[in-house]
Amino acid sequence: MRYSQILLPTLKEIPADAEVVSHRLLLRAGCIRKLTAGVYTYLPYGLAALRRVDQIVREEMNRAGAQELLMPMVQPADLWRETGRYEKYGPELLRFRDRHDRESCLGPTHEEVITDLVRREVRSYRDLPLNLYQIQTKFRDEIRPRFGLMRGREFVMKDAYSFDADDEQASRSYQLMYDTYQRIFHRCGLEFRAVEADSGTIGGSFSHEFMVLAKTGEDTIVFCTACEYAANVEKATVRPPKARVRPLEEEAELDLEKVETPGRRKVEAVCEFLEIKPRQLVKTMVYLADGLPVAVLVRGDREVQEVKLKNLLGVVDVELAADQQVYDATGVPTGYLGPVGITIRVVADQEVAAMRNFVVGANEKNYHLRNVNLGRDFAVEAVADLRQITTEDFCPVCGGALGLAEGIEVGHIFKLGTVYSEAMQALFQDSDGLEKPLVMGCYGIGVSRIVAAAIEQNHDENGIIFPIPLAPYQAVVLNLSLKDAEITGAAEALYEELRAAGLDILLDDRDERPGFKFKDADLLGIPFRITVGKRFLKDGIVELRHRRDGLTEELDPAQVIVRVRELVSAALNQE
RNA sequence: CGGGGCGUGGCGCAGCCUGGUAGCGCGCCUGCCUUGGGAGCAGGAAGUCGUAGGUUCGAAUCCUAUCGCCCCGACCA
Repeated sequence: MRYSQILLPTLKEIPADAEVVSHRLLLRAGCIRKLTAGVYTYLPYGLAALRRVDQIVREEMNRAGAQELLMPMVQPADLWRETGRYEKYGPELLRFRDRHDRESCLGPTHEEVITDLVRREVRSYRDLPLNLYQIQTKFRDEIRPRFGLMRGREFVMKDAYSFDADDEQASRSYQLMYDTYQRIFHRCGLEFRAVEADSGTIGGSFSHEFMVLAKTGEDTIVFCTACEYAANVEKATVRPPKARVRPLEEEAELDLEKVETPGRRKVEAVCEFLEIKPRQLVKTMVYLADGLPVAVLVRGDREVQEVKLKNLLGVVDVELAADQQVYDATGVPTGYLGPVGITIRVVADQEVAAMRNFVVGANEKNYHLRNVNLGRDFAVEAVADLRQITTEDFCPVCGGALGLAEGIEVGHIFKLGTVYSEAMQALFQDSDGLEKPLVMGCYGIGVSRIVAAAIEQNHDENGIIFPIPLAPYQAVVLNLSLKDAEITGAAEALYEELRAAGLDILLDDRDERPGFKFKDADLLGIPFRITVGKRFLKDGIVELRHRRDGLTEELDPAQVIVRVRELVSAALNQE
């Protein structure tokens, strides 16, 4: 393309509203413009990058035997009622009524639609396995959209759904997608990690997330330094403590004691006052689980992992109760809550069950209890792994040391089992003649988020550094003097010949000063820059500069064509 | 949802407190000049000051309502 003819509005100034680097650079490099909160227009250059990603995704999905289709964005509420998700999904699901007052919603995901399709069209095990996917715009009415393409309300997603005859076949489909995702993210030039994940509102039994490692990531992952184990912290299981097996004489249960702790509400203050460590205290957190209060007990220095709590309770939503809500539910001000004599449901982290003679709130203002013991002084409804893992914990698989990292979730795969097919009666006839529910899996990739994640991982102070497979143009040819016929002729010839060689090339034929063109070329992140200027007049030489490392080579035009082809194909073919 | 902030030519902002002429930088248009890291000079176009209502002789400015956008938080007792 000729720069003089395309809409590529680059910005010198840093947009005030953009917080993260990918958002700033996407705006500055003329890739996107905001229409309204969390909703963006992709300009030609940004769309070209997006197309690179979805082409890679498409090629790899097809290679894996998946078939592309396209489903509607507008979906009838009744379909969602069949799975109960019309009620369960929450405000992220944008609902509306059409002119006939029929309830509808904008698809945030497509399990219902695909299951409906397949239950109508697939009758026999002979049609299986089946994997269908689409690349389409999704809408999720996020609480707080932010960071440009990283968390938009409208975004482009690839979603795939597999249908199998039995669990074993479904596991193979899952593994095939796992491998395919590895290939996709690798081909996109991303540094990423597959981690075990919680299955969230999509439901199902087993799941992995693919995380691009970047400081701006909104997710935290934990990984083992010794083995291959890696998981989202929401999911990571904490090894149960062994403390309870210590001999009783060392840890004899002492007499319960009520102590005055005037004004000491925070763990730290109570510990300081009673001269104990946070690990000798149990804090009582009140959550509203689908609106109903539940007390959660964790050691004083631990944090409740809300996703684990949600899963234990089997509810859609948990949120920490506000002070007033706590008081309404228990009659006790926050800071003095405890499990002894409390009237609401109580669950405990497994670690609490291993503790002896700990401190809790007395359920009375300005008092705590000492030497409290689970079993003797109070009972709980359930003991489970409810706290967030820390780097003090050990790998649940091999016992090795753990590390934490931030990541951007770009892919998520789920083994769904038969939750949807049973709810929606998606059945097939197996070889034994019996009707059985289809065994499903679903697999998502945030296509637009990949563009943002790639920039988060590949940029410098001058702009984007696109990985070659994602670059809209592999090279830019700078004509530094439009007025000079010889330079212009050489630049034009290079442009034509590089295109003839099958490359996507941008020719900067704008009537601008050289500095301007250099700055834009850097900002746009085009991997290779070919400068035709004075050196060409003097020695017939052009400059080839590598965006990533600034390496420059001086070559004649014929050599440059060979060299760029070589560099590009090397980058695209390494797998 | 809670808290904070912001809406003024295309973009970034000043002006508002203390009502009276709407200003700056970038960009855009014309010309000259310049041409290897976002030049310079001269001239020019472009804003119902988010919207609605109110106060006033007079409102970007004061009051009320409303819409939109951004940021932070969402409580570890």
